[in-house]
Amino acid sequence: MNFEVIKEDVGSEARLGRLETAHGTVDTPVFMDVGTLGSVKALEPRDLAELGTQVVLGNTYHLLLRPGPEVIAAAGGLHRFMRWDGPILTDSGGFQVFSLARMRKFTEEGCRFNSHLDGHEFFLGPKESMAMQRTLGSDIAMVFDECLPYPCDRARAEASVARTVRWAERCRGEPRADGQQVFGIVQGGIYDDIRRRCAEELVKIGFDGYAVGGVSVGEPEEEMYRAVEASVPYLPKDRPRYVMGLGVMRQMAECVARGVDMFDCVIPTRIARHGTAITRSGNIAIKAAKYAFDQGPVEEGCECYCCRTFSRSYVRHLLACGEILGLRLLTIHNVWALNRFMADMRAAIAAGTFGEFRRELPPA
RNA sequence: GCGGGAGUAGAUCAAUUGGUUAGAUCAACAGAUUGUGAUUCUGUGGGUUGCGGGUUCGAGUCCCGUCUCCUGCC
Repeated sequence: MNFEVIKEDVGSEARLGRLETAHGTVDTPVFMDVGTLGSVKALEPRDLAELGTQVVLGNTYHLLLRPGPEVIAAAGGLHRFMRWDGPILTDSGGFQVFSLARMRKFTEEGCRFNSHLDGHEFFLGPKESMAMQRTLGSDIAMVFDECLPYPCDRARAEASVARTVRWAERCRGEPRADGQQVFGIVQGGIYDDIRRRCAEELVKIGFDGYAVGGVSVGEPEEEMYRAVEASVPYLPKDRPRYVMGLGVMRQMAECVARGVDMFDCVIPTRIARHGTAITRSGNIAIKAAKYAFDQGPVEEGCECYCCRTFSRSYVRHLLACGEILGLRLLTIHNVWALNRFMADMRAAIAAGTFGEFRRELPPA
């Protein structure tokens, strides 16, 4: 078994878990940092270790376009290429084909699309995605799926999900790297019964873990929770569950309460580069004029390197000038803030106080 | 002292033979961002067109005076 549930919350579906991978053990619930191109933007592997990051994401689509499988293979896989010894999860490219590629054409075999970089034509399907993820050598590979837009009519959702399930089955049968796990992805848009059926079909195929995909694509927040509620209960309790693309504290806590164990999101690193700091009491735009003379840390009480060392005034100055150190310092803070948040959530579940933890979170 | 040139938003510059509410780009400020977009997107504020007169239905534009800066000459 790759996954062990250590403790279950009594007042919710939250659970404390431990996920074994070929590159180490992951404590769940966990937030995973997105490192699309083989780098968590602005951070080095040693930073990630210090910040408490457990898993780094890589991306099949992006790494296929650049630098390409040959370069990764020559390095001996993504771990060695980027010098990160910890667990790596690779996204299949399904979402990127949906969100980035131009001129895409779907067939039963996959998707032909043009690179968003230079228009060069590529083809990605279950076979190609798994081959690339094998080359990357990730600890966890995701199946190649089709991410539905929002809104999406029922007929299209049904047809798409049927194909996503067929693709999942093909992915399951493809060769993989040593010790590589494969996670299935539940789709179905906002249609509860389609999601349920998708989950059940995936469970029949049997995966090492299961993800809920196709959320936070523009639907209202309530719909997102409904999508999770329509998926998670039909997934095995002894397998890790992963909601893809979520990284807002309250949303993650709400999903944990619904039985989710893993998350990833570009939010903490992206908004850091745009000048916003994540704090327990909400996001703050450090670039704001009101912080120009503020000698306090980005977040009061935070123990990250940025907050221990620098003032809001200085970080604001760096961001205002476009100094890359500003991006880096805020990224350090935001990554730390989310890792700390998840650690606190795990501690709360362990202590049986998750209910209070959840209630004390700010509403927005 | 004399000649020439230039004064328009915080900055750099536009504005048809004089013609609607003087624009653009940076900067500033605010917001956005959910399986990645640092150098991105959206929005907002900002002007006694150096100052004072004059001509005209109408002046950033033409005329007179004046101030400042640049430049050349003595």
